[in-house]
Amino acid sequence: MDNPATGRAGGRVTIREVAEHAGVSVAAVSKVMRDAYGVSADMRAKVESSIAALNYRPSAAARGMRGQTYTIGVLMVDIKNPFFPLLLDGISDSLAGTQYVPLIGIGRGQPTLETTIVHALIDRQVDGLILIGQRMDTAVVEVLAREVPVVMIGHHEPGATTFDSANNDDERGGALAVEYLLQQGYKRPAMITLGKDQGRADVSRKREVGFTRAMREAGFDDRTIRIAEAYEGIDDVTATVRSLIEGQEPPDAIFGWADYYALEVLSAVRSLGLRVPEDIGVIGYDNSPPCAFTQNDLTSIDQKGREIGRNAARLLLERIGGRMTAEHFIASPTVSTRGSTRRKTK
Amino acid sequence: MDNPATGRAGGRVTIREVAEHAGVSVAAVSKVMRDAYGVSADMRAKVESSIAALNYRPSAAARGMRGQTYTIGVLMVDIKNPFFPLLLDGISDSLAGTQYVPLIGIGRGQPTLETTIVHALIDRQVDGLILIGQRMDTAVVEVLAREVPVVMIGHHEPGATTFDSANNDDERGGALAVEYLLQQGYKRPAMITLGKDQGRADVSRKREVGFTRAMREAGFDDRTIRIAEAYEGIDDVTATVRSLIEGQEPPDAIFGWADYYALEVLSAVRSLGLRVPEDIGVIGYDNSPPCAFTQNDLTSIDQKGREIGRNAARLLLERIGGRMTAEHFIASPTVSTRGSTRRKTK
DNA sequence: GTGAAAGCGCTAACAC
DNA sequence: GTGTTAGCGCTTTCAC
Repeated sequence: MDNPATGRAGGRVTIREVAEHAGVSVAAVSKVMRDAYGVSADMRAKVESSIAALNYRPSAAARGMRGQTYTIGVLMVDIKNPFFPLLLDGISDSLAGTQYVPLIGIGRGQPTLETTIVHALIDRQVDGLILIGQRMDTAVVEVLAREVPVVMIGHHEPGATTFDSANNDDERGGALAVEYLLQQGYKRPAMITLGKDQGRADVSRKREVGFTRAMREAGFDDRTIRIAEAYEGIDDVTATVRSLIEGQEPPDAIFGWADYYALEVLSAVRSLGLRVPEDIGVIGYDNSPPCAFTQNDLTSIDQKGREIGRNAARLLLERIGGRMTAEHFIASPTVSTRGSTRRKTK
Repeated sequence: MDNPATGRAGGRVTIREVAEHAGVSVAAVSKVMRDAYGVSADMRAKVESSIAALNYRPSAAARGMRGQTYTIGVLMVDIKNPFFPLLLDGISDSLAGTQYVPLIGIGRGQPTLETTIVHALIDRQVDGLILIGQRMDTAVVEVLAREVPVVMIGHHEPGATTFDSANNDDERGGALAVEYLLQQGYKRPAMITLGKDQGRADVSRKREVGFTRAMREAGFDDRTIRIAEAYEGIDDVTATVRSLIEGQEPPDAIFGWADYYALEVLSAVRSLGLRVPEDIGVIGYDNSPPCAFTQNDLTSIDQKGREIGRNAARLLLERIGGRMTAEHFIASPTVSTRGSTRRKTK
């Protein structure tokens, strides 16, 4: 006897059983479930008490065939990057108190896996999709957005009309890093970014643009503006740092395009015997929790992850609710000052 | 015209359309999809080419109403702990090449949220559930396990017959930490663990038992065996470390029950002005990626996360395949030696 | 080996 | 305000 309330073996309680128990029609139960128009207080009370008595939970699969599943699909490129949990916190904040549950797929940095997951999510009839930092072509996303409401995080497309986005001002953030480093007395900042083969991570390009612009404004030129690519991704950061440090005119400060990379930079720099911040300054991007550890003490551009997540979910719910025009949320980055850029000798 | 292949607006390609295109019955298409018995090579070829031509993908929601959804639900207590991605890597390893996709829910350390997510996953007709580090009563899990195959990670229940589990030998791991610290010349190891109010994290208790046993065997007694609880969880580690260090007979080594906590211990200890490993040794548990950073350089008990994940998924697939007896996988922990316990002065 | 048809648990028209 | 009923897209008997 599987279900103590019904005595039925093997199956769950269905809407039909609830209707029988309450002495009403299945349509009435359905309406109560969905807060739909046209139920008397009396009926609502009866139905709700039957739902509670039978411990009824509607099948999302069945609901999905006609209406909504109350599921939000979230595609995260990567679960190891310590920034992403902040976004998820924000998304959860906005979803708390609603019927919606976020279900997450991890792309693990593999484009084919990302596609598989997005399809898997859509096949499961999610009501909306939040895409975090993935690297599909805009055209592909526009096709998706016709099937289901989409909000992108980590991808700037201010002209997009079929989907929304939530980001911070990455160009401004890149410039902020330069301004702050120079102000601290560093003379030759360099930047470490994603390799071009690692896909078109839109935000890293924006940060490069901001970095370059601010460097130019400070009097640097194409020869002295150094942007090194970690071709193989995160595993390649150490080698990239080494070639920078051991090369001609080594930098005295390094801007890592994301904390996840900047923490590797810290590690690489220290294993080369350099002192941070005296010999070399390091600044990251994201202001993720590990920055605050004493052993990292990493200055970082705060892109307001939680705020971005909150707004992404808000925009998605609005889309699901029927909004047809696009909205693009932009948070303002700030500098979170810590020890990794505190130069003693000016 | 939404779908270029069909010209139908607004909807997806259905099994009926594939059947018409291939000139066969819907039953035939269904059989091909599921590799079921009773299809000729000829028919299979026709159907498969129609599937490809129409770019057909079956609706998981509809499939779920009668058969399988080919979805594995994963409940993770927390996404911030850097150990969990290793488990996920292992799970993905085992699922690669199958039709199954893992969909993840994050409990964020909130028991009510965990329950909500497990229900949400079951309501969405997942074919199986992997529960990572959650803290439900065994009785509750046994009820779940009657509805759907369940594998638990981070919860020891060797006598459980209704669900499987995959773990490492946490008692052995706890003892290993002590043995290694003493061997390195440390004289007064202490342990930092979860507060009891933080729920019954089974693995932390096991590690305490191993720690205590090894300490006893080394001649310590109840007065000198120190296990401090971070009552409020991760945010409370710094305060706990401080009270340990500033108290009577401070320890000269600290064993953090998980890297996630041990990294906080490192931070706290250093912010108190102590040198690691000279003044105090620190050892963690999990051997998660951040241990390898030069600035952390954290010795850790390796519980073989990826191996655990791989086996958890393997066990789950076997259960889904029909195995009715329980299996409990146990990995053997080892010490990953790094700088945080390398004492110069013996 | 193949296909017709019932039905999974819901939602939404529509009739009352 | 309430109930009846036709599907949603599949899987699965069960005839043929």
